[in-house]
Amino acid sequence: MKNKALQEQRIRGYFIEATKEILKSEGLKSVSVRNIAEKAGYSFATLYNYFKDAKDLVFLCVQDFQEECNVYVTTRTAKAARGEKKLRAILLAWLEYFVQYPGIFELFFMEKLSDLNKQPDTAPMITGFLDKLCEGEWKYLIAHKTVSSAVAANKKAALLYGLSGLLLLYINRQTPSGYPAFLKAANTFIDSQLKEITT
Amino acid sequence: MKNKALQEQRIRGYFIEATKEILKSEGLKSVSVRNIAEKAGYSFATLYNYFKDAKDLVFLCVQDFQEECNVYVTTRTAKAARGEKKLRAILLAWLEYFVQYPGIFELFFMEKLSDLNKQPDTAPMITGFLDKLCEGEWKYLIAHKTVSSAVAANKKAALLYGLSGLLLLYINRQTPSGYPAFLKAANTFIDSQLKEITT
DNA sequence: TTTGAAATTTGAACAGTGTTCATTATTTTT
DNA sequence: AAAAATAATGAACACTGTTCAAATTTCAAA
Repeated sequence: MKNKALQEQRIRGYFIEATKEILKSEGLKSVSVRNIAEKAGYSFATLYNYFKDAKDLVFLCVQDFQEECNVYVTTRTAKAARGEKKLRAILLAWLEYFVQYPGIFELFFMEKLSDLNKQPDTAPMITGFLDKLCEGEWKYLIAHKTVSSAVAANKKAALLYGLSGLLLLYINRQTPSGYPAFLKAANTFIDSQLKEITT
Repeated sequence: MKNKALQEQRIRGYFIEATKEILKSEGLKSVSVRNIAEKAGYSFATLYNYFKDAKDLVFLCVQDFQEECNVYVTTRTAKAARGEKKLRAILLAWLEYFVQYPGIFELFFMEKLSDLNKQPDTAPMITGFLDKLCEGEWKYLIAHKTVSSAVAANKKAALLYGLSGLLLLYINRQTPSGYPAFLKAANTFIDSQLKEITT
C-alpha cells in the first residue's frame, strides 16, 4: 500500500509550504514550531512526527527556494547576449532575488546548520548554487577563449565571496545605504572582477 | 556627587565584561539576560536598570572588540614592510581574528541591529573598521603613486565585501573546508584584488 | 457492521527564553 | 535614629522547544 507514503508526503508538504510562507514574509525570526504547525493546520506536536525539529524543516526549504531563484534568474536573463553580458545579468538577478527576500538570504547564509545535517549536504548545495547558475556562461567564455579555466575559477570564487559579503552588509548593516547605492556598489564590484574579460 | 556616576559606570562595566566573556567563549547563542547577570553577579532584573535589553549590551561590546582586534592586528603586522606587504598582513590578521572568535564575527556581521540603535552609529562603525585598519597603508600607497585614490576606493570596497563573504561562508558553511583551504582562498582572493598594485 | 488493534494526532507538562513591576533591601539625607 | 530616595530582586506572564502519555482516528478482520 503506497497510499501511506503518498499521504505522508502530502502532510510533509503542508508543513514545508507553511514554513516557506513564513520565511518569505516574516523571515527566520518568526519561524517557530507552533507558528508553522498552525499555518499547516496541525498541532505543534504533530510536526515532530514528520520532522526532527523546525531546523530540519527549514533547511528542506532550501531546494525549493533555489528552484524559485533559478526560475527568477533564468526568466530575467533569457534575452541577454551570451557571455559576459549574460553573466552580469545573472549575478544582478541573483542579488535582486535575495534583496527581495532577505529571509531567504538569512536561511541560505546565516542560519546555523544543525550538527548532523541533511542527507543532501546542504552547505555545498548553497555555496555551489551561484556557480551552478553561472556555469553555462563560464563554459561559454572558456570555450570562446575569453578566459582560461584557471582564471575563471578564481573569478567565480571572488564573485561568490564579494557578492555574498555585499548582500550581508547591505541586508544586515545598511551598507551601502539605499538600494541605488547598493546597485552601484554591486556593478562597480562586478566591473572590477570582470574587467579583463570585457571583449 | 560624581560617586554615583562612577559606581554606575562600574556596574555597567561588570555587565559588559560578562557579556564579552560569553561572546568570546560560547558565542551569541549563549548570551541571555539571566546568563549575563549571573556572570556579572547580579539578578537578571538588575540588568534592566542599566541597559535597555541584552541586545543593547551586546552592541556595546563592539567598541571593545574592535580595540582588541586593532591591537591583535597591529602587533602582528608591526614588522611588515610598509605598503602592499603590510596591507596584506593586516587583511590576513583581520581574518585570523574572526576565525579565532567566530562569536565576534557573528556579533559584527550577523546579529540584527535593534530598530533604534545606539548613539554611536554601530553599523558604520563595523563596516568602516577594516578601512580604518588599512587606512595608513592605503594612504602610503596613494602618496607613493602606486595607486590612484579612485582605484584604491574600489579596491577597499572589493576587499571588504570579498573578505566578509569569505568569512561568512567559512564560518557558517564550512566553505572552504578546513583552515588551510580557507587561507589559500583568502590569499588567492587578496592576490587577485591587489595584483595591479604589486610594484 | 462491529470489534479491536495499530497508527496518528494531540495537549499537558517541563525547561528554557525576555520583560515588567510591585516588593524588598540598601543607601543617603535629614 | 528616622525618613526619604535609590537600587536590587524575584514573582509573574508570555513566549520559545521538546517529550510523552492519553485521546482519537484509521482500517482490517470477524
